[in-house]
Amino acid sequence: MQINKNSSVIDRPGLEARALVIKAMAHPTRLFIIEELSRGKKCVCELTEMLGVDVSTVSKHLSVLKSVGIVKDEKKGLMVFYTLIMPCLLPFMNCIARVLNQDETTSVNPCSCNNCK
Amino acid sequence: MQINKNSSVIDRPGLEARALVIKAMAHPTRLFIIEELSRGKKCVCELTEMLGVDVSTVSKHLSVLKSVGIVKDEKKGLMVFYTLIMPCLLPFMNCIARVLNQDETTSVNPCSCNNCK
DNA sequence: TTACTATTTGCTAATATTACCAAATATAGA
DNA sequence: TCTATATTTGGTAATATTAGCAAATAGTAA
Repeated sequence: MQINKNSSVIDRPGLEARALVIKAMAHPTRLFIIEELSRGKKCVCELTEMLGVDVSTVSKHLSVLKSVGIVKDEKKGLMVFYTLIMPCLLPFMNCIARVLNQDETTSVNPCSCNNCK
Repeated sequence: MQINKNSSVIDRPGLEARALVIKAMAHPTRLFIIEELSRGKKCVCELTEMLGVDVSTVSKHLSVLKSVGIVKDEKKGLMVFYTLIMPCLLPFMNCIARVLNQDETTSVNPCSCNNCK
């Protein structure tokens, strides 16, 4: 996403930057990666095997996460290990998961997850 | 986004559903709307005036947020008021904002926002 | 009824995202 | 050096998202 793509976009400070971080999370494969990395660092090859998609696809997803500061990478020999460096994403994902598990009433009743109380 | 678009997508339970909620947030205009609604319900016309974009654009952003259960709507006369029903999104957004405000070191150092501690 | 206002919906062009293949790069070991 | 492995990068086709216009819908009031 481009920053300030045109003048009609509201530019409340940090809005576009925050949207970039959230957009980086907004893909099932990248959510999976975030969850896996929350259990500890993993190399690209491990994630690729778990995901069952092309390694170049995994690499690009990781670069999206890295570009917004959600993960960092670290080279060891031939392998590159990725680490989650923004763990505050996890309680948020759990909150969403709890809300979604409330079956059919989810979309009309106020959120009742722990964070929302 | 389609659910289970093909067989190579990992189907850890709830992954796609969570991605849909996060994707609904992943736009500067919708983040703005979420922030504004966190201060209280607002009608489409109020949001439209604040945003300075076409009312149909605002209406469509609101329908994205509604479809995943982030907001609910309520008709009063000619006007439709929207209410935030998933306030647990706010601490998450604050966390991201704090991380982003840590200037140039953000993308290489572990998150140190309150949630991540 | 007609007129007016608020909102939603249908449509379209512009833009962005995605997955994969193929090629490039980087590192290790023989 | 040559070979093999791990990862990234470039390119491309398919798909998805977006904004705004125009038209449709819904509610109010004369």
